[in-house]
Amino acid sequence: MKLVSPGEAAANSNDIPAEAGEEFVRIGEMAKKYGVTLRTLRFYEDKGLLNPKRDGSTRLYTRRDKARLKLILLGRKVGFSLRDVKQMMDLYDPTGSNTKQLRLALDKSEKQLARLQKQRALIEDAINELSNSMTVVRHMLTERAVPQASAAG
Amino acid sequence: MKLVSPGEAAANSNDIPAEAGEEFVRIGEMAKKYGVTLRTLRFYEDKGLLNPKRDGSTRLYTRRDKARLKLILLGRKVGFSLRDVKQMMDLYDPTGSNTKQLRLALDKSEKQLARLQKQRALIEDAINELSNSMTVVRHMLTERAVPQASAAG
DNA sequence: CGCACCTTTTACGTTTACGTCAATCCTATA
DNA sequence: TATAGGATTGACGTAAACGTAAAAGGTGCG
Repeated sequence: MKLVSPGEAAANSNDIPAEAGEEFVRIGEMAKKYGVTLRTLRFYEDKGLLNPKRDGSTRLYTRRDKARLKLILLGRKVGFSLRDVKQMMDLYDPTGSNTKQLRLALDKSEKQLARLQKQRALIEDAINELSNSMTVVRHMLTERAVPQASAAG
Repeated sequence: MKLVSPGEAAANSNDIPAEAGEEFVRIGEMAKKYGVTLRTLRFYEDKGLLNPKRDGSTRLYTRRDKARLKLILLGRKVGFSLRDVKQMMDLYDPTGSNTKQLRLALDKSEKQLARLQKQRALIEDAINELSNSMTVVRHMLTERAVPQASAAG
């Protein structure tokens, strides 16, 4: 099963990348490098977000994959779904101006920004309501003599 | 199947509750009144959060159920899980001071408040990152001449 | 009487992003 | 060669809160 063997130099994880030519990393190293699990990397691949090369059956990630993973993680961080991320990535064309991609990204971003702001408002609402409730409960706890308050039965 | 028939007065939904004695409402009215679906009410019952009386197989909700539902909805609004809500409600004892219940509620509330604040921070982070990205993308769109930026392949 | 409307129970489906085995395989190292 | 450490695919599990469909029973009204 070993017809091709690129980057044979780096055998185990903690080898010094040292020189250039350290093009490929395996899944374990990739995972550590970006703080994700192996499962996650395979999952992203399954969803068409990553496309590492193979040495037989072993996945080999290049810096292209790293760039993509970075984008995925950024996308996740700002709240995009993986589907959104994929949709945007799929539009990437190395030979063009990527105007369509950028427009789509901007469009989705605007919507996502709106969602985030709405969420923030909801959370602030919740914080306020919860704080109020806590105040009430604290009073109920200190002034022991509240037969019928707003508590349930 | 109709041995008991309390509150016979209000047959269909939009009847005027009018006088007192309108103790029981059926699921449809209850749902409209609180803006939830029938499914939700049954689901809450299934989870032990509600316990309407029955006329045969028909659910009859009293103001006790309404009070509980209000609490459930408040709990959900501030981000508690139904399990949390149930746990707190289960501690209610109409004959006691409910100190334990109140303490538990306060304890959970503090933790939830912390979670909410953390969430808010995350969201604000996301908003900032997203805003930055949008600025970048906008620049890329206006200055048509960016061969290799941080886009993926 | 028949239709429209409400209600019931049962139970599988949905969504998202992985977690957690399980069974195998390959490889470097002592 | 035995053993430990990675890696592979496959597939079910999880969490939350219902949605939705199916099949059927009860009820008032015209």
